Amino acid sequence: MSIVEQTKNKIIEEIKQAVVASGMVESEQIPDFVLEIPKEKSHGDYATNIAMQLTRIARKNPRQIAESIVGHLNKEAASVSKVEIAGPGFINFYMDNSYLTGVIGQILEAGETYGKTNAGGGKKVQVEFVSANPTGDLHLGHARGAAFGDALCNVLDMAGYDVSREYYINDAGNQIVNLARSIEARYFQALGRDMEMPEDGYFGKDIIEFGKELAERHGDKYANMSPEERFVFFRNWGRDKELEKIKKDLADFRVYFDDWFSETSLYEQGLVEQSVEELRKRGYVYEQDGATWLRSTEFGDDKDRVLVKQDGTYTYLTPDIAYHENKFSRGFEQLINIWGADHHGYIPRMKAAMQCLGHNPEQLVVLINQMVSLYQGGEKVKMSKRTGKAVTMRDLMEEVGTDATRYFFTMRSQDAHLDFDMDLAVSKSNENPVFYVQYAHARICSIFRQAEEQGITFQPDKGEFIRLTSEKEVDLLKHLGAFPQEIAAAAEMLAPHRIVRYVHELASMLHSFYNAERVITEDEGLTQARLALMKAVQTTLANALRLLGVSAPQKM
RNA sequence: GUCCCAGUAGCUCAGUUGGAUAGAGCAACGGCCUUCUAAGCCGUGUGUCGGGAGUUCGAAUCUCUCCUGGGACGCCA
Repeated sequence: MSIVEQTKNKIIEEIKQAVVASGMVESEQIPDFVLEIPKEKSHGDYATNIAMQLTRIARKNPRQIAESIVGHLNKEAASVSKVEIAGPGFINFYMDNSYLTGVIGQILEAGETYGKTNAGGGKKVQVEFVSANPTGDLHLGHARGAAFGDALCNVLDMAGYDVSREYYINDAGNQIVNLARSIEARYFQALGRDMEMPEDGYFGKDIIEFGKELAERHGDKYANMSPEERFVFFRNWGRDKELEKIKKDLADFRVYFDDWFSETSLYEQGLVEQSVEELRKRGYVYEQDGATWLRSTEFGDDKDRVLVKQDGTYTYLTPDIAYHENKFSRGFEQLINIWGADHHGYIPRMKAAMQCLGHNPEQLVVLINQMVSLYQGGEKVKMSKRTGKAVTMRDLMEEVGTDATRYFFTMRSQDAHLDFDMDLAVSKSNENPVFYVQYAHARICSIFRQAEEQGITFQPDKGEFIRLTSEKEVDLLKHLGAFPQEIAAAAEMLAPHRIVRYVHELASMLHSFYNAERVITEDEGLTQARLALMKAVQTTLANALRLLGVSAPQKM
């Protein structure tokens, strides 16, 4: 446990004892209250609202209650130097901040692992994200999902959850048939023969390239095959080709998966059929109009859903039920799916299906990534699936860079629409927030280079840390100490964008300190103490950026 | 028509699960480099928190209702 957390817990403990000692309520009756760091510095280092929370039980006005609590508070035990009552009844605590320097030692010792907690208690969580059909390039929406999902996994991992990252490959449905037909058409076109693209075909430029590639390498070899044989070849070749490209794109985006789960494998193991049978056994399946239905309305869905169509094939839902059942069978306690906004209507039926199979619907959390609008030159960039004119994730990485793209996508809460300003992201100027944070890291690296040039060896001495008492130094120490709890909160709230805010604030404090004080001075002890502080900030910046998938450059 | 998400400064967005005078970046203006990187710092101001009603010591946050924008409502995936 971090020193900051220990100190905070101690204050909470002392408050509770003071409340009981004041004789207002028994310890079991103490209501929920918060001990928070006030926004306003003039409100102390910590503040609590307990007096207001007690008004109803104690039947006194909050200021009187606060007086009574303060009168019974053991200040020494809570390492509090001063207490004030303010506003409607807040109790403000002013701390003896010397304990804060302890965080430096903790950070230097922990290094890359600073920020790690066991808040998640090793809970087995699976996060499924991206899961784009292997039928074309990853686009903007996928990039957002990838950046958000990966950052979320990193945060969960750091907060002590046992995280597994998974990509579901939809390689069994109609879309893969359309892929084969599209490649076939492009191949014949590349050979100079007429063939129309299928109605639901994929019009991306990548498919055109595939056609050319096959025509150049193998000439009319496939044109001479039987249509059936040709279809199978194009289907498998196209799927592998698309997957390879997706994996490459994601790797370049610094996103990796523990498992790539194939839809086809569900069929091969008979799991789809098995799930339908299980649902039938549980009494949630019926036949009507020549189709097989799931009684999903039983669990809050708008209408019942078809599992097996009139033509005997499955709907998209059916293998997906089998897939989720399979996830549970692998022992995951919590499933998190990250879906695009266009799939949100699908959530109730999936949850209903899970309940039909006897699962608690709360074990499945679906996070929706809202739409991304791209702006360039002040205008919204138009996308068209039909013509294949869409900005791909690859385009973004090449034009904007991985660091800026990932930072921008993680910067915002994922359930809000995002306007992505390409001109801003691409600009190498102070308008660009990602540089601001990276620059803080590079600046510290530069200080250490400078120290080395001057023949100073970094030898942190804990005895000197008490000299870090300036306002900027205390700000930094407090913020550094809050990092582990910040990660735990981000994990709990499934909100990695909180880390972006945290790291931006830390960078801001560093820049502010940098302009106010000098690290390398004639005073050896102070120099060492400040170098140690800088090392702690550098480590924390790097750890936070790593969670976001953004690099921490040595130089800029 | 039903459901989901959103509506906060000129723009893009935060808002620590109901707290004190609602914040940040960008944009605007004025200062700061013979000293560790000026991609930086310091200062200046801007709000009917979409409207209305309610809940209470206290509401951007919770409830209801209405308005606006986006999305979803297939035996497509």
